[in-house]
Amino acid sequence: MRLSRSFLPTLKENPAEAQITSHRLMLRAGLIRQTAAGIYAWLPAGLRVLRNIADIVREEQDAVGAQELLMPTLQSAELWKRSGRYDAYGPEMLRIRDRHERDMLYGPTNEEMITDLFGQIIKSYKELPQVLYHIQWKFRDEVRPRFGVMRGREFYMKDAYSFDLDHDSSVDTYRRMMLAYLRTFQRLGVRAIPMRADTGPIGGELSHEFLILAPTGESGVFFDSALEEQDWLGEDVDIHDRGSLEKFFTGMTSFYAATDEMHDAEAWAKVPAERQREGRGIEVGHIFNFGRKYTESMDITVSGPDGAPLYPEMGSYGIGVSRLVAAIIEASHDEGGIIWPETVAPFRAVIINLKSGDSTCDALCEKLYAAAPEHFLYDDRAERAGAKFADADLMGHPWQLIVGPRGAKEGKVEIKNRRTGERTEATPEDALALVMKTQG
RNA sequence: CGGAGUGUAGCUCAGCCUGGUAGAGCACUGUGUUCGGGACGCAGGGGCCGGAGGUUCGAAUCCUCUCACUCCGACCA
Repeated sequence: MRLSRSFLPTLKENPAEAQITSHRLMLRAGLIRQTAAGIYAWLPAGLRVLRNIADIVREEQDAVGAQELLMPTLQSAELWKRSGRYDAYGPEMLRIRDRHERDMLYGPTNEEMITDLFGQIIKSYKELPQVLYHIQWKFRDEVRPRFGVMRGREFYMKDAYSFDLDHDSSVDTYRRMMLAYLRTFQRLGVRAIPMRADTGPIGGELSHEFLILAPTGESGVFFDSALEEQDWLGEDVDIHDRGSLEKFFTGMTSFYAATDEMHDAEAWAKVPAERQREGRGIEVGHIFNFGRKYTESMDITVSGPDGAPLYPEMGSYGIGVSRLVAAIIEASHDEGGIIWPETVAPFRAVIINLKSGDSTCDALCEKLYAAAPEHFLYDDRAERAGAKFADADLMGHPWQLIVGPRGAKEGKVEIKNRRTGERTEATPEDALALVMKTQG
């Protein structure tokens, strides 16, 4: 994309309403604009990030056998009356009435709908297990939305729902999903630490939440640093083998990790002091195994081997995709702006033309840009160098390909790494090769 | 939902107390000089001062109501 033609409004000053870093940077880097309290429009660069995150989430869900579908944002109140949650949910649920005076709602979650769909379609134990997910906008009418998309009212979320024949099988599913989550966050370029969670009103015995470390996090966290060092992508787990899943899971959960409300000082003391990590975390994912709560309340069964009806065992698994955009920024920025992990960055690199109008510079930039226009942002504006550098740092492109009159004369490009600040000179070919090859 | 604030140019804000021709910086347009980390000059464009009522000869300014947004608390992916 050519910056001179783009809908990418960077701001030099901090908008007054933004308090936390990620909110400020998202507004300043032209990723979002607020349209109502807790509701945001995603501008082109922000949308690219949102999609990049969703794509990685999708790939890792697919990799553990989950099937994607898409359920609507608007739901009938009837469904929720069947589960009893229509009355239980409270004012966080946005209730709407259509022209026929039917009670509708903008979905805050989809357990009822997926369970109903499942019941309509799946009739036999032979068809289990099923893991279904979608990535969709949801709405919770928070009393006090704040911190930009970190705690907006409308948010984009992946939620998966699993149906298993028995408890043991549902635990396998839970563990597979745990692995998928660890791999997802690793690919996103952040470390999300899984912590035993209070199962709360959803109930059930197995629940973990995933927190990204950031000083602005809402929860205090305590964990063993070994959890930061694991390579989950390289971990060899046979997801179809119960023993292999169990080995992975017990290995992973052997490391201490807890939020402040679940903290156990005695267990904590057993973690070697040099591996004790304390900080704050932002919740970006949550997985639950909650058994037959919905299948029983909504009376959804499948036929068992003996023909008798059985209530499947369920789990649900959420990732806050839009929240992740903000959480990644909280975890990865400096005074100059955002530092995008390469896998989620809106553009792989920015090409900075330090002297637009100079034929040598223009030609070299055009040549670089033509190599992969869909991955590059080309700063072809008639701005001064300082403004271009500042915007490039603000927007956080992993690489900056800097083309100035000095280097261009010799056919050289300067490459700056946004994260390290390191600069090197290279031929255009080498620069392109470097930028195009590095990705997670 | 309790408490506290703020609404004036695209953004950051002054002006309001003490009523009298709507301002600054940045951004934008034109132009010239500049040109490797957010330059400078000159000339411009841009506002129903959130909205509605009221007081007054006269309201951005005072009063009432209303809407929106923000912050603190309780709540939360």
